[in-house]
Amino acid sequence: MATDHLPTSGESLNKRLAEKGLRSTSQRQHVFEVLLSQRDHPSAEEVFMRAKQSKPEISMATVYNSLDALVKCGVVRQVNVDRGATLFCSNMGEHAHFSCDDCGKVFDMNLKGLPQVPMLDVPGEFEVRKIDIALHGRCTGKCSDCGRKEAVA
Amino acid sequence: MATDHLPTSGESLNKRLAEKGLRSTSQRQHVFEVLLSQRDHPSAEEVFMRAKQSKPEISMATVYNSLDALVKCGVVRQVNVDRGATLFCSNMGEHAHFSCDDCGKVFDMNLKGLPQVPMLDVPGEFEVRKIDIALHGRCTGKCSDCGRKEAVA
DNA sequence: TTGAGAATTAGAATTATTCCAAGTATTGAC
DNA sequence: GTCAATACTTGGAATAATTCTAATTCTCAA
Repeated sequence: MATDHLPTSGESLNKRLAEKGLRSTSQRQHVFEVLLSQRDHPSAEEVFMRAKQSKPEISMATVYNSLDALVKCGVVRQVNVDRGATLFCSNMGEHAHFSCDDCGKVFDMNLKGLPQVPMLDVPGEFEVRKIDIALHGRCTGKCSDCGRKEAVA
Repeated sequence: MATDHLPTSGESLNKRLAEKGLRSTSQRQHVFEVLLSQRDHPSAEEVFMRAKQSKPEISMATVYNSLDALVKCGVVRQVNVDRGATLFCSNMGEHAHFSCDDCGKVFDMNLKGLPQVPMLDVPGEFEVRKIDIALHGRCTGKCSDCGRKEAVA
């Protein structure tokens, strides 16, 4: 009751993959579904664990491969906020990412206006394809873990 | 003839460190000088190699520790653009980073207006401290390596 | 000058990601 | 539908990136 109205799922994924010369496989579909079914910001490792629940044979290498394919065909975003593992995000709407310095969680932030190139002073030789905006700070209150980065009792 | 007019070097570094309760050590100073003397975007590994040239005893762990200290006291920025190693940047002026999908190089891009929070739709609970803007695309022409990511002939 | 504790060191340990070779599945052509 | 070409998957090894550890050294405030 949540994912079927999304712009990209099921067979539209296949079309997207095909457009980039990538093949449609059950693994890629599954990884995509895993991402759509829980719209947070999992690492490859986390995606692997979730994917294995209903598809135990899947391998880590395939998860990486699938994530790469999904990013390449534009249905998933790759998120690099910190030194740790790269995260993945299935929200393809225009938004920025907020990373909490205390608890490490990542939240989506809406953008009022499109953060387009005009604001930027980009020389002609540079062809901009994507813009990533990452905010850092604290999510006081919002996040129940806040105020304790390593409060592992 | 290049670094001595910078806002942050020599003893002002010590002040910055002290403000954050961090100690001033020859290693931290040295790592900072290494970053100022070549204003590109080296990884920790690269900083380590450069630092060793004039301070062969320095260890990798110390380079990481020093980079962390410099970032913490606000004289160096940490740059996360891709899956690879974190990069470091000693340009503390307002700017965005452009990462070339082809050659992997990172360039500083000026910002016309300050890209401040107003543009963003940030709920009150979130306290924004830093904004990182990363551009992805191609630096056709500008970069001599462009068009060949792995042309290690 | 001295003591408390922060920082450094080398190297081990972890974590994150990529590579590899062999088997399997997808796709377009017939 | 069958087949060949080749992209994809797999498990595990290999590599890269970062953190941890224990012993020693250094910094700084009293």
